[in-house]
Amino acid sequence: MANMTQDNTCYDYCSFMPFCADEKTQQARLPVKRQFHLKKKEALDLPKNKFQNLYAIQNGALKTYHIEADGKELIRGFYFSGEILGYEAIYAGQYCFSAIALTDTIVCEISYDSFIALTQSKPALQKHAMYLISKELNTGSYLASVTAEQRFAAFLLDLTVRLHPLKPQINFDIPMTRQDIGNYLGLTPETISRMMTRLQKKNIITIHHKKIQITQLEALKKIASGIELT
Amino acid sequence: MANMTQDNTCYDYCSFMPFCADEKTQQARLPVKRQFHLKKKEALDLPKNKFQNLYAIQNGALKTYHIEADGKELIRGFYFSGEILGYEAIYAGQYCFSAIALTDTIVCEISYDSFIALTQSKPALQKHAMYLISKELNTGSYLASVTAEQRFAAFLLDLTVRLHPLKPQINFDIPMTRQDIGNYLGLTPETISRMMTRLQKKNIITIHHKKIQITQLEALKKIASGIELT
DNA sequence: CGCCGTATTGAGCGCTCTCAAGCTAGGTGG
DNA sequence: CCACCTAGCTTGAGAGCGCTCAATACGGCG
Repeated sequence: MANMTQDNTCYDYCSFMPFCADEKTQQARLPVKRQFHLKKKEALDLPKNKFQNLYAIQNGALKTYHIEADGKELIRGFYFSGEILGYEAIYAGQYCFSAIALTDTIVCEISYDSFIALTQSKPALQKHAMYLISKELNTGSYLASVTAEQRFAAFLLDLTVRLHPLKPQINFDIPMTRQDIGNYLGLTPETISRMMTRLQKKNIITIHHKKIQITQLEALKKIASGIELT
Repeated sequence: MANMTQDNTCYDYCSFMPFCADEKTQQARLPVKRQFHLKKKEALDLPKNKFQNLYAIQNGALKTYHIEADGKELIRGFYFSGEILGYEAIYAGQYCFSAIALTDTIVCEISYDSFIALTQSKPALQKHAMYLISKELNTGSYLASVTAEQRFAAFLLDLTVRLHPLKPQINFDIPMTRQDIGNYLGLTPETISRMMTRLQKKNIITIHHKKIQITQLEALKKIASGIELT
C-alpha cells in the first residue's frame, strides 16, 4: 500500500492509491519496486537514457530541473505529496531532467509497464490515469501571467492547494528557497523577496522565513487574476 | 480513415491515425463522429460544460484561448495538422477554453469514451495515447526562456517542426498574427515585430509578411538556447 | 560560537511595454 | 477596375518593471 511507509506511518492521500490498493480487499495491486527515503537536498536516482518508471511522491516535496546550454539551472516543476513524477519522460523515452528533494521525502518507484498492464484490465483505472496526466497539463498555467506580483500570488495559491491536497491551508511552510521560486517563475530571488514584502505591507500575507500565513485569501486571488486593487 | 478528407484529398500524417485505421486491414476502428470544415477565424464548436470529445486537426491550424478576469484574451496554445486538442479538458471535465481556426482547417471529432474503449483492447494503442499526451506535456517549454529574442527564436524552431511533422521546413507561412505570437509568448506584437527585424538584420531569417525563411538554422538554435553570438 | 548558505534591502540600469504615427496588404463596394 | 477602408504590421520615443550588482542581516548547523 503506497500511502503507508515502512515505519507504518499512514499518510492521508496519494493520487496513485487507486492503483496500489483495491478499494474492497485493500490488497496491493501495483507493486512498489523500491521506496526511497530521501533526505533534504538528496537527488532522486533516475535511470539514465531509459524511461521505465513513474515515481509517486508519498510524502515531502521535490523539484525537477535541468541544466541549460549556458550552464544555468532551469526548474521545470515542483512535486508534492500524492503527486506523480515521470509522465513527461514517456514522450522522450528518457528522463531529460534531474530531481532533488526539497525536504525529507518518501518516493515510491512504480514500473510503467505494470502500470500500463494494470490500466488495461480496468477501464476505471485508465480513466483515472488520463485524469492525472490531464491534471498535469493544467499545472503552472499562471506562468503566463504578466507581472511578477501576479505570478507570485498565483504561485502561493497553487501551494495552498497542492501542499495539502485534502484540505487547502492558508498556513504553511514554503518548502523551497526564494531562488527556486524565482527560477520557476522566471524572476530573480530578489524580486521574490520584494514581492513578499509588498504583499505583507498590503496585509495580504504574513511571512517569517519559511512560514507563511495568507490573511486575505480573496485579495490574493484578485491580484493573481489581474484585478488590481489600487 | 481520418487523414482522408471528404473530397478525397489525402494528407500525409495524423498522430491519431493508429486509432482510426488498422495498419493491416486499413479498416476504420475509431469512428469520426463529425468532421468540421472551418473557415479562417471560424470558431470550433465545443460542447458547453461537458467534456466528451477529442479533436484531431487533420489539416490547418487552430489557437485555443480564454478570456481572463480582466477581459484580456490569453492564448493557451496552437494546434497544427496531426495534433490533438482536448486532453487538457479531461481533468476539469469541461473545455475551459475556446478554439478558433487560424487558417481554413479540417477537424475530426472523436468520442473520448470510444477512444478509451479502443485503447482498452490494444495495449499498443494505450501506449501510443500516453505517448501523445506526454508529448503535449513537453510543448511550450521554451516559454520559460528569459529574453524576448530567445523565446521568439524557440517559437520559430517549434514551428519548423510542428507545421510539417514529416519533414521539418525552413521555409513556411506563419499562420498566426504578430499579436497572437506575442500573446502566446508573453510579449507585445511590437516586440515580435522588432525581433523579426533584428533576426533579419543578423541574416538569420528572411521575412516578408507571413512568409518566412530560416537562412541560418544553427544560429537560430544557438539564440534559442541562450548562447548569444556577439 | 563561528561559518556559510540564504534572505533582505537599496541604487542604477536595461529590456520590454506603452503610446502614437505612418505604412502595407487584402477585401469591399461602386 | 479602381478607390476606399480596415486590420495588421512597422518603427520611433519615452516610461516603468524587474534585473544586476552590492552591502548587510539572518539562521541553521557544525
